[in-house]
Order: sequence, then structure tokens, then C-alpha cells
Amino acid sequence: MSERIKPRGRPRSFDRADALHKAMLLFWRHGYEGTSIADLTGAMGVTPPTLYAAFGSKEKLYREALRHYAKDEGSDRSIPGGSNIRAEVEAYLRSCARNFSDPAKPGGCMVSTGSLQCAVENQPAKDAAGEMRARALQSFTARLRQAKKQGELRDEAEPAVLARYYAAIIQGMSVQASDGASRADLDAMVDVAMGAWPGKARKRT
Amino acid sequence: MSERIKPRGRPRSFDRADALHKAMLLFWRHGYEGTSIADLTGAMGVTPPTLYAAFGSKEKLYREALRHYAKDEGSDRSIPGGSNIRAEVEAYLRSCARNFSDPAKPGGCMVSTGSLQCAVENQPAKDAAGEMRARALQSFTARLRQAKKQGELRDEAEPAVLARYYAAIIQGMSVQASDGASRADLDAMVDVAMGAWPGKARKRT
DNA sequence: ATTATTATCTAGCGATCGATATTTAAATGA
DNA sequence: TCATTTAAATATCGATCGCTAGATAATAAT
Repeated sequence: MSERIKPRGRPRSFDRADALHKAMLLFWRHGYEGTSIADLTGAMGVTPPTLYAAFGSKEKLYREALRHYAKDEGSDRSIPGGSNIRAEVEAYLRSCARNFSDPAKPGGCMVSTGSLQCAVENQPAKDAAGEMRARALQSFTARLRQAKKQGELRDEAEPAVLARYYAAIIQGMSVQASDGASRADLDAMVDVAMGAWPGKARKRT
Repeated sequence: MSERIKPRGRPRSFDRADALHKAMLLFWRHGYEGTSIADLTGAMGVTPPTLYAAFGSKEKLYREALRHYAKDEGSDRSIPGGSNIRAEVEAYLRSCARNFSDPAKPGGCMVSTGSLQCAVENQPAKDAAGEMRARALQSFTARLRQAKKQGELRDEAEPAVLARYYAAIIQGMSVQASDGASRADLDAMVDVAMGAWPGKARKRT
């Protein structure tokens, strides 16, 4: 099935997947504008023409790095979609808390807080990250809608609003992790955030 | 008192405060790295040497623009500190919702989501914004501590955690406003966020 | 062996980056 | 008047930006 026939010309002398991973780490930490082609070629161990032959342009490489991040680092990879939506959301937030604060990686999330500001000519980079945030929000909303239909979510709960709210928590965790917040800091925030889960009305102080 | 004696040499031919305001708007929308000296001098209507004589360097101008933003646009300008801390926090969040989504201004907050990623050589810019976020978090925590001491906050509430949590809400609102979220979107999020305010324990769904 | 194909590096493109040396202009003080 | 002081623009600086033309190397097909 996966019999890969040998290509015609000179074979690649570097690992494309590994180079993409290294590019992702640079874009993640320093952003699109904060990462130069020289930074990228330096990390990959190749020269500019090789990078351009393999990835097309800086913007295309950035988009591919974003996709790679979503697959490789996305905190959603392993959350089992069970029948308890509240537990599922909480587990997701806790996985974000752990991943965003991992000292071995850039702080925060490459997507949640990526390319929020950029020069006019780099708007496509902001759009790329913004589209991924929009997609994530959309699929999160869809998951909550499904849960509501299955009776796991109270009738008065609004999936779109709830999705925006927990997206904000994730984005806030990303900002604070980028500023150096610890996993304990973020986990404590998750404790509070889960207190807003739609439930019985409660007395105020 | 404010008798301003006339300075010796040639007088300024441009309004420094107005130029600072224009610089702030550019940094706010495009970030530190996304704003060039040419952008700044163009908006100010002066040449580079004039900018450097007036503001020192790009980084110093950025720091000054951040301070100007905090004073001029800071959502804290007008929240009266009363005896109801819950209402005070909610009012603050609502003012953020309104300001972050103002179509006449750049989306989001210049501080909350400013300079999260940057090149190694521009780390001082990230530090400048990060320090402002840290200060805001600190003063927010202090306000909650004070409120707790005055009995406006339940005993089990942790000011530092609660401050981080509402800071995350603000940062999330800033991200989403930067992506085009409306005031209604953000206000709905505030509704949910206030549901996490420490109160009576509540039954879960 | 020769040709075709693909990948790589050397070298450098024009443009823009942040910042400045130098000169000229406009004010006050003597 | 004329020296002093401050601010302005002209004209660029060296460095870096994203990117590429052209030559060369390494493979497969013929």
C-alpha cells in the first residue's frame, strides 16, 4: 500500500519533517515577524534556496507550521469524547494548562495567541492564525451543541456563548503562560473557570 | 504654578502629545515589530531625526506609548471603587468589552495581548508589555485582597487566583476582539465569567 | 555513457530596517 | 547685531530583510 516509488532526481539531503518541526518551534516562540529566513535556515541546517524549494515561501511555511502544531501539539489530541461533556471540557483545559506551561517548549499556544498584531503586508499571517482560531471555536461550539442535544448540557446553556467563554480561558492561559505562569497557576484558574459551568442558580455574596 | 518659561532654542513645530498618540495607535494595531520607523514618521508628519530627538529610540517610544495607552485608553480610568467588589469587577469587564470592540479603534487591548511573540533582539519590547501585565495583575490582586479584608469577598476566595482568572477573561476578550468579536459577543462572555464568582456551592448538571 | 530530473550551494538581488552625521532654520539672551 | 541654543530636514549609513538567478551535484531512466 505505502510502497513509495523512488523519485527521479537527486534525493533530499535533509529531513523535511524535522525541518518543519524546527520551523514550528521558532514561529511558536518568536512569531511570524520575529522569525527571519536566516533563523529558519540556521535551525534547519540548509541554505535559503533549499528552504524555498521545499516550502515555497515564508508564509506557506508558517501555514504549514501551524497545521503541524495543531496535529502535533494540539491539546485536543487525546481527550476522549465521552458522555460527560463537563469532564471533557475540564480535561481539555487541564491539558492546555500542562502543555502551555511546559518549560521544554515555548510558553503559551502557537494558535491561541499567535500573530495577533502584525504589519499590513503580513496580514496573511495573522489571517492564517485567525482562521485556525475561528475553526477551533466553531468545532468547540459544535461539540457543545451535540452534547446539549444529548442532554449532557442544561437547556438554558448557549453552546456558542459557552464555547467563546472557554476559548477565552484558553487564550488567557496562553497569554499568562507566555509571561511565565506555572502549571499550578493555570490549574488554579481552571478550578475557577469550571465554576461558571451552567448549573443551578446560586446565591451571591 | 504652571508658568512655563519659554525655552531657549527653536520651538517644536509639531505636537509631541499628538505624535505620541498616533504612535500608540500604530503600535496598538500592528505591534512593535509590525510598526516601522517609516510608518511612525509618516503618521507623525516628521522626519526620522525629529522622531529620535523627541523620543530617543523606537523602544523608548514604544514604552512611552504603552504608558500613554494605560492612561488614555486603560479600561480602569473610570470604575468607581465602591463597597461592592463583585459589581466593580463586572463593571470593569464590561468596560473592557466595550473598549476592546470599538470599531473606531484597533481591536483588543494594547497591553493584554501586546508583544507576546518577538525576535530575540526585541525582547525588551516584550518585557515592556509583560511588565505592564504583571503590574496590572498585581494591583488587581491587591484590590481583591483589600475587598476580602473588608468582608466583600468570601473567606475561601483566593485573591491571587481570582485575579489571574479575571485577567485571563480580559486577555481572552482581547484576543477575540482582535479577531473581530463584537461587543455583544464579549458581553455574553462576561455574563458567563461572572458566574464563577465565589459563592454558595452549586449542584452540577 | 548519456540524458533527464531534482536538490543543493554560492553569491547576491533590490528593498527596507533602525538610526545618524551634517547642515540649515528659528527662536532667545546679551 | 550677533552669539547661543534648540529643532528641523537632507541624505544617507551599515545591516538585515525575503527571496532568487545560475552553477553544480547526485540520483534514475535510457
